[in-house]
Amino acid sequence: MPELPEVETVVRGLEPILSGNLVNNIRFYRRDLREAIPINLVKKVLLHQCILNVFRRSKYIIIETSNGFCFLHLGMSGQAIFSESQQPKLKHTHFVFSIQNKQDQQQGYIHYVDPRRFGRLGACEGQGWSQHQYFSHLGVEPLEEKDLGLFLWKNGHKRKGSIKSMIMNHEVVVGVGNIYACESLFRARVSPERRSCDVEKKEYLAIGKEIKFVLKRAIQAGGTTLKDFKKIDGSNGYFAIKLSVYGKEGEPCTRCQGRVTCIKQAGRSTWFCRFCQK
DNA sequence: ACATTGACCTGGGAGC
DNA sequence: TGCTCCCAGGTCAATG
Repeated sequence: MPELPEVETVVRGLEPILSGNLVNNIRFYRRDLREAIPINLVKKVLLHQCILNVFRRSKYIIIETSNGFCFLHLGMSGQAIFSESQQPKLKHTHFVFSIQNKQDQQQGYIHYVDPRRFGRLGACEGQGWSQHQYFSHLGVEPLEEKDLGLFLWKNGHKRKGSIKSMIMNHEVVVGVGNIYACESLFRARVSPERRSCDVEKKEYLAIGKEIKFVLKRAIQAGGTTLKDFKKIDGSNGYFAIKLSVYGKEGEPCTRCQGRVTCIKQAGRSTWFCRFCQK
């Protein structure tokens, strides 16, 4: 399930395959993912255009051409897989981009596979990609915010909702999903049940620091490998990421004598240690 | 204005 | 073995 580090890993895999090259065909096997794909617009932006850049904003992969921008979100189960064959090999392959290498004219293919179809594919013409509805309401990039903790404190000290739902709120800060929210709160020793307005400034500073730490470490490791995540070449992310609390209900805390608890918050599971997260 | 909940979707695991 | 039920989670509309 891709969070920011996983998407960053996919972007870094796609960039050398796409940049400077040409999309000379797109084959769609489904017209809808989470919502209807604007097929004509995607074709208009991508087809027969040189790809200028591939980058990430939030959990979106953004492909830039001279006509505009194409946006791909992997949802929960999406994978972008490079293949030398156009023919879909996996069930739930929804579209295939044909890529022509400008240097040697070789063909390659990017297969988009997404069993749960929570992904999205969109596009816009022209330069104003950040005005697109996918992006206009998004908060800051955690790794680009110089003092993330201070920023979170400024945003959070009046909020009455839980600190966990605040750091997962992408209108505040993007890219922090359930795994990294649980892990960064554990490292910062702050209980996910605390109201944002009750969290002290110094704790916000710790939370900001730990969000950056877990995201950076996960990117270095190629994304956490969980159920569905595969890198662009189909390999798993490395197993270098040791999760401390996520999915560890009943297991001993790695830091104290407590055991990891699982609760429900806003319909989602939250794992934490009641003894050392205050 | 802010906070919470439910719908979307499928595969996989648990329980019977 | 085979069936049903439930859960995972990012996003956003609907509701409180």
